[in-house]
Amino acid sequence: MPPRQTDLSDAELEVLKALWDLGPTSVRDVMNHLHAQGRELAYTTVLTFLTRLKAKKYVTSKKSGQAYIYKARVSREKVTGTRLSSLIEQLFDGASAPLVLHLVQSNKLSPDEIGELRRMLEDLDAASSDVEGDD
Amino acid sequence: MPPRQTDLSDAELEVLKALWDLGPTSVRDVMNHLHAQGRELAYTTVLTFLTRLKAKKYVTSKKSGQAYIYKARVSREKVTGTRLSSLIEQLFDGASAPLVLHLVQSNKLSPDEIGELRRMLEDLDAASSDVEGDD
DNA sequence: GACGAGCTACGACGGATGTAGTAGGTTGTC
DNA sequence: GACAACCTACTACATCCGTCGTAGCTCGTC
Repeated sequence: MPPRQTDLSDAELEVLKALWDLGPTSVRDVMNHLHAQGRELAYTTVLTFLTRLKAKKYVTSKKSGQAYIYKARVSREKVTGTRLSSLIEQLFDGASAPLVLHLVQSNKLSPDEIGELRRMLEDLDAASSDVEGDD
Repeated sequence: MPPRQTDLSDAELEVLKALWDLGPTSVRDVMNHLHAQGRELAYTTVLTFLTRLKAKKYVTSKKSGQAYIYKARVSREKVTGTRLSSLIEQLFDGASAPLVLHLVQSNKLSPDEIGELRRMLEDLDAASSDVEGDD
């Protein structure tokens, strides 16, 4: 089977992120936003990505005066989740836990973050009132 | 700047994973392993990937009889870490915590995994004997 | 109503990727 | 010593990706 062409490429994701940051906006604004982040892309390059994103159904556009206003059609969370799942699939054959373990063990989390994580887990535990007795 | 060409592509990663699973081995064995996983690639395709992996310094090879034996030069952990970091950079601008939160909140972790995670965190806490009193 | 500033559409181009075929060398076997 | 089996090297090729350039339309301004 031919390679997938509905996936977001890295550059496309960058542009989509700009759209998430800015909300519905024009090519020029997206470009400026990117420039502000040190990403120097030509106007037409940004246009190309936006066009491809539209073709891939990640954004919609509607004409407003002379120019088009582009709007993200997918949420940051959705895309994040999808990408994450792909990576987990690819790296850990679908199991999330090893990833978290990896993160925790590689000291990528600060003490504060660890604290927050623990609190979150406690909440989860409380919410589901789950018992574990396999000690 | 031109796109990076030292990066692992998805297909290359698959082959590398086979090498991690099998240890140093031949093209044919890698192919068979892939086939066993339902990944039907032609012998020469596998060869191509192995060759590219060699060019990118991810594997080494040495002749053994008529054929070459390929061996991973990079550890699974290393590659995993790198890929993960890229994703975190890309999705969360470098912060790991949101990723974990995302994982936990999106119910991608089973109760068992949550339990394990909590245990791990307790161990961490015990190890550093950290205190938190900002309740 | 001609000019310039913007904007979009479309084509382009080199490099990466996924996938494989073919040519040609090596070698065990009859 | 010819043949089949197997191996590698090289080439190929369509598509994707990152990046733009150019052409042509539109609209405000003098």
